[in-house]
Amino acid sequence: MKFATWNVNSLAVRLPQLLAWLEANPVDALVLQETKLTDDKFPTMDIGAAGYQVQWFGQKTYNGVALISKTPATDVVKNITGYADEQARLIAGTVDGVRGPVRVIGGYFPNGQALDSDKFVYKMAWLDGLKAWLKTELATHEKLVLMGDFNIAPEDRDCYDPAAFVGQTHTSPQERAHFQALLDMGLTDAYRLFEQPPKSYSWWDYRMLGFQKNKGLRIDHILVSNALKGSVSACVIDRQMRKNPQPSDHAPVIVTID
DNA sequence: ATGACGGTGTGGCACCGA
Repeated sequence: MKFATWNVNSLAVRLPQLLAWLEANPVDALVLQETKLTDDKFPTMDIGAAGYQVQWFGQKTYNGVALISKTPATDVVKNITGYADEQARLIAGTVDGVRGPVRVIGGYFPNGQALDSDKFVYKMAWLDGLKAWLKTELATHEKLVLMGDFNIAPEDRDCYDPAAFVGQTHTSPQERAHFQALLDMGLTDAYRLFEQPPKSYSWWDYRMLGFQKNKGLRIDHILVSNALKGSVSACVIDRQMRKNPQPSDHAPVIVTID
């Protein structure tokens, strides 16, 4: 089985790349973030023609998520149950896996902007809400993958210049404590199950030749539950996608589970 | 130090992202 996550930074712009990527990477499920489309504009037909099922949940201009899958997703949830949110940031569904159903959750975690901003307060509240809801999800779904743009670099090695980020978002102790809390609930960062190239990132700033200089962050993650952990055989970041003309600023992350 | 790049909107620049 393969599961993947990709922040497309506008699906309207990235649709051709998405379809080409799906053709080259036949995944069981892919979650998208930052579709930036209202639901009426979602390209359902194109994705269906590519042989995939899709669930989507968007809004105007910002945010927006989708769950693309080989088998139809069931028990679909949009946003965090129990956490009232005006922003479209999460979608979950159950898909067929090789050894039974797998719960797939895709999230576009809040950015936070600055540690002293209202947006950071929102980020912390959203993470609290996620944690509370995830407790019941884990209790009812043994095999679960939590994927998405977490907007958190869990360790210093996930940031191109940790010293420069002190006092900023994405690397703060508060955000990292939330990431650790997810691990403590019985989830594992699939990427770190394997030896990986040093300075591995999943996002690079469009500005100042961020990608060319490999000034990036590893903020897109795939966490797997204990029931899946032992079957994970690979986890990679598809850096090639960042080399495309008109790339997203994020690269897809893919996990393989036997 | 600053702003830089890319996307969206009902625009002629402002905003947001990370």
